[in-house]
Amino acid sequence: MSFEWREIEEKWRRRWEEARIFEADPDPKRKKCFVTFPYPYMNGPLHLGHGFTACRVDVYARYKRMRGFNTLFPWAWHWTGEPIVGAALRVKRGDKDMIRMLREIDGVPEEELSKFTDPVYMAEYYTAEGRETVKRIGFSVDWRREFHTTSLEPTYSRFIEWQYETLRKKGYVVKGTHPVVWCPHCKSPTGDHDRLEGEGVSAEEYTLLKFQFEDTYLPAATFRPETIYGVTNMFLNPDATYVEALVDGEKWIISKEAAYKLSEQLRKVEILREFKGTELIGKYFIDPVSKRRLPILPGWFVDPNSATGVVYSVPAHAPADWIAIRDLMEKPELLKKFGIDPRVVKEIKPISLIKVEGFGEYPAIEIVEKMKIKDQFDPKVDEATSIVYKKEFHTGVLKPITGKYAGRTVREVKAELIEDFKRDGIADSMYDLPEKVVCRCMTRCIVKVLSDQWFLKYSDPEWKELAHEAIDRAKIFPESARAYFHEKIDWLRDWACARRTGLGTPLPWSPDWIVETLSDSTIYMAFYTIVKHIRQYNIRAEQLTNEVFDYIFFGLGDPERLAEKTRIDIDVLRGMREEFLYWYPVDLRVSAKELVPNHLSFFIFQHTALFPPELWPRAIGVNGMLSIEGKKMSKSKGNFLKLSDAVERFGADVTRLTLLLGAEDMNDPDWRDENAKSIDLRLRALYRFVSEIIGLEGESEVRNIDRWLISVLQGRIRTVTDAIENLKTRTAAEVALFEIWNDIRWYLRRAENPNPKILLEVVDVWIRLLAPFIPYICEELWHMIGRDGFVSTADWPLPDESKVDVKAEEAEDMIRELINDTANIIEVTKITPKRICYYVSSDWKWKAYLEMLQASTSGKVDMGSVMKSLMRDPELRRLAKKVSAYVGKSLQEVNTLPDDKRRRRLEAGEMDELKILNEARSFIEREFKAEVLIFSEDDPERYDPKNRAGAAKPYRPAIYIE
RNA sequence: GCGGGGGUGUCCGAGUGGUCAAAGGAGGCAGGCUUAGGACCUGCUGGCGUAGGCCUGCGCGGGUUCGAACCCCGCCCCCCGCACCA
Repeated sequence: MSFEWREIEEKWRRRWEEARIFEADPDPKRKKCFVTFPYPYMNGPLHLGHGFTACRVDVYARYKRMRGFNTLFPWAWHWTGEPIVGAALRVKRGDKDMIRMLREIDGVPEEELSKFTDPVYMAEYYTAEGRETVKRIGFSVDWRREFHTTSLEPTYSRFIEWQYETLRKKGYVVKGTHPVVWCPHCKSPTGDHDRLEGEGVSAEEYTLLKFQFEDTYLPAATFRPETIYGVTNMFLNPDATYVEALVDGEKWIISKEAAYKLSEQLRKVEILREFKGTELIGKYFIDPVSKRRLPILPGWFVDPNSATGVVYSVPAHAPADWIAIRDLMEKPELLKKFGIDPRVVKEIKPISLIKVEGFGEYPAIEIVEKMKIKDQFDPKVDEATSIVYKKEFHTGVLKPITGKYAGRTVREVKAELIEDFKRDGIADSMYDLPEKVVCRCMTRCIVKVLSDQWFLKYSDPEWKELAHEAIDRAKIFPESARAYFHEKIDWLRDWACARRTGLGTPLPWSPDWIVETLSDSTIYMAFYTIVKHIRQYNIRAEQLTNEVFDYIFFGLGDPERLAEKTRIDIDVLRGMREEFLYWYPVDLRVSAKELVPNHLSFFIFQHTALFPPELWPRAIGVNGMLSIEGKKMSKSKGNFLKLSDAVERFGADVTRLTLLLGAEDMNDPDWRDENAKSIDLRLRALYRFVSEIIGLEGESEVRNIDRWLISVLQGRIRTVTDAIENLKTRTAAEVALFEIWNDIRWYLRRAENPNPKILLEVVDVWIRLLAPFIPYICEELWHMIGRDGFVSTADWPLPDESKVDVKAEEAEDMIRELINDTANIIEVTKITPKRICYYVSSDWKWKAYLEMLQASTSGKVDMGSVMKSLMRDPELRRLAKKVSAYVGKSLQEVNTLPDDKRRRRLEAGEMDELKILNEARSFIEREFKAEVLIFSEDDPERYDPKNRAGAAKPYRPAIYIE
């Protein structure tokens, strides 16, 4: 039998659409469930990563729907931002890489390509393709609520305007300044993707220590201001160009480059004169802390491009400084050129200020010697610096010379010390790049401080507190992600929420700015609840005044007056308010872990800013990042798989299940075509298997094995249900498909004549358990077993305690163990068995065993006390010797039995092993192709030539094979 | 560097103190079906062992415990994020 997935999938997709089963409207009589997937950005097609996360949402939605929840799963498209515009621009310019990527990876047809010069067309194209893909893969979406972002969707734009005006009113949006990596040529921030060199490098704040020099300052840049206590001299590059400049009114000596940089950092810089470093070499400056007079020495290693180009020297703790001084000591002729008396350098004594384990007085000197560093141009200098720095920062304790900071670690005092120094006027700061960054246009980048930026005040401690609380109130899947959220909430600084370019919604109070993409996507789930009405009643953006949104989302104002003013029907207005209140809060939002520090945290922050706690998100799922064939997905590396291609090649159910079986929690799933192929075969086999077993004929009598199957099924139902509740979608899918399948296979192997009623019951449950994962084939199977309606809306099975039969399960375990043991013996002895004899335990062993088990529930059992209590039983007393031998052999087993197993065995009580084995006899005979005889160990008539019977233990019959 | 996650058998991957030689899947092997099969079905799948046992084993090295894949300490390695960007 062979069939096409596509046929089945199209059939059921059509029927679902016709029956509108995924359209959800408020129904006060039913509990609701509102799940969301972060709308995907439409600068390209949906890929398998989207598919993975959305599958998890869909499984949850489908499960909740089957549990009777009125379930809403809406979908929308994110158009906000720069990349779509950038991509269109690249097409317009005829960028070959871009066009090749569109053609080969995105699969854009030739006749469409020319239209991609228009960013809006591009977004529309991918949206249309995405919509079809989402439908084909079978996500249970209510399409009446679909929308996209930006001013091209005026009602959404109005929503964002309202959101930002409200945030601003509440003080969460403020104006400020911000340092960015900046290309002076392009006159714009240089993001990672716009760089030729310096990926990942960002602005760092250097502390400037202002050493006095005549009537000016030499602001030396450092990350280690605490080392000022060990300063011995200054280094300037004699060949570099320095300037004397007024910086905010103070006279500074800095490199020429530094002057330019400072002028871009909101400093007022006025250059007074230019000169070479040489000019100052040999002169003296004053250390503002100790007031000592120290020399300025030549240092060719000093880079005028790095910060101020002024470096102070701490030879005890900075390897580079020590080497530079040593170089000068060894080459007095260099000093002579600058007219410096070599004694000046000879007399420099390193000053130790940090005590650090593993080093003596002068860590820098020690490491330079240890690493055998030649001179200041040796590349090993950086490594040495980093080693000393790390060690001193983490474990270094400041010495008495540091005054009030003495006795504490560097790590502890750093921030405080900088603050103190700044207050005392001896320190300042500037931004710079720790490594060279070069723009695509070949220009070297600097740090610019942008002013007039609009920020979301995520740094606000009170707001952070609310966000923490929201996380504490929510369910977080997996639980381990909770700490991650808390960490990231603390770490977040103010977020520049507006940009100059790209698609989006203009800031209402400053329309030359556009609300930035991560900032217009934080509470839009609320928009899903009303966009239905907006469409249905053709409500225009102008009608959606701030008062209207205040009413819908906050319940403020008088709806009658509003209706009059906006000419929105009063019932529609009320309907929107009710619909919002019905669906909110969001019951589950799922995304990949990369979005925790930004989108998901923003989502939390803004909900706490705008809504009361009862409307904060109830649960957040976080999952891993999908890779393809073991490699990170990347368009530029050609390692990219469109979701639509996977569905096209493998079908919706196969794609879904392959993704879902890939991983759960924060583990990263890996898509492999091989896996998809084997899932394809599996699902075809499933179809066949179900159609075969529902046609089986057999006994209607209910035997132990029948009770076993029904009983273990209850456990499977519980496992799958609990797993989905906790978004453990992989576990759920694995148990639902493979474990239940194996249960049925064991049943078929065991039962000579399977009971059709039992099988139908099991299959009925099985299909329902599988439906959230592979809905299409399940609809087909549901139909095949004669059920009406959709499995998608059938009742979710729940475990029936009355069908749990611990005794039947324990009996079956015992038989499996016995078969394993038997097989083991046969393998070892290499005999071909003709006859297998089993001897089951006598009643007194059971009595003793159960009593031991009971005793072990309240702690470890020891020989003495257990024997004492057993001997109170007259029957056991008569067999004292045998009992004590048996107890001795069983004690350890009883004591190490896991609690769960102990409970189950106590609940099962004494097993009628004779009956159980007799019922399984023909099965065992079939398995071993031998005659099977079963006796009680104390049966005087038993056949027992090797006297094995005595070895029988409860759950472990003795075996004799010949 | 900081923060988060992780290293398990041939591979993927579950497992967080005894049920663990370790679920499930893939691959491999054997048998069945078949004209044949890379299709399907069934079973087996660390090593050793002439009686249900023993040995080795869960990144590396120590430790705690009657008992450790699981707890503690130290080390090595991999993945993700680190801000104006989706």
